[in-house]
Amino acid sequence: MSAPVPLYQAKAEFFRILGHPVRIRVLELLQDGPRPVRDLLAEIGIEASSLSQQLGVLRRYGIVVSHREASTVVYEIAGGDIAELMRTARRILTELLVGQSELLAELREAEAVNR
Amino acid sequence: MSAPVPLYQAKAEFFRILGHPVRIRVLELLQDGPRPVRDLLAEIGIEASSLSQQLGVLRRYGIVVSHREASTVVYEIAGGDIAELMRTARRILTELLVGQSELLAELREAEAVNR
DNA sequence: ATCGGATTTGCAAAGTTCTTCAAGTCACTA
DNA sequence: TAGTGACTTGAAGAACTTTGCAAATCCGAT
Repeated sequence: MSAPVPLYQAKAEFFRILGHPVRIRVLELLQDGPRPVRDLLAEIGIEASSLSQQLGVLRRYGIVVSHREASTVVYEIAGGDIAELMRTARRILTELLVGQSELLAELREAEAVNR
Repeated sequence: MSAPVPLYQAKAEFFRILGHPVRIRVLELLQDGPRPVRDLLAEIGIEASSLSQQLGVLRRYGIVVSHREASTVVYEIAGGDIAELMRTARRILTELLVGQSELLAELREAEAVNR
């Protein structure tokens, strides 16, 4: 058996993979079900090869899977666990960031007053 | 007002910050309450300056806050929202990774059979 | 004042990740 | 079977991050 990867390292890796704007957008688009690359490309609006590179990253880490359907390739989130994780992460993060931006707004006001 | 950072970008950034083994460990240690740097250092076992750099990253992004207490510096997770987020992320991620390692184990067996 | 422990900062070297361009594959159709 | 559209892959350079050393800072004790 290979040395077990420490859990904290696996977690860090997972977060790191999520930590890229294109990858996050892809995952959010796949949230609602499988989508052909063509769609993702249209929504995200970057070079095909860049998107493909990022899809490759998600694929290699087992976060999404793809299959060919005639001449197009369709991606979807791999396994139910991951979909669940993504939903929760999304919810929490959205709350968090809304909270933070309120905080930031307050800070900005405070600053303005002190100027 | 400055241009609003798109939400997906803020999310990506947040995940990216979490995506480092030392930073994850720090956050998990702070889960149970404030801790002096000395403690973190002892638990994590890396160079003081490396730890300090990573604490700096967490600090700059407002994920932790620190204050001096006599000659030691104490860190803690900033704000209730972040603590909650961390707990949930932790729970989900742990489940996910356990699931994944089971999956990996199955894949390894399947491979062994096909050799 | 000076020292010593605790922590942070500045900085260069090493390592990693991103982006792009060019070339490659695959499946469909003419 | 040559051509085309839809993707993927390889590779190189740019951009970014991490690491560790040395110097700086801060505080309490001498």
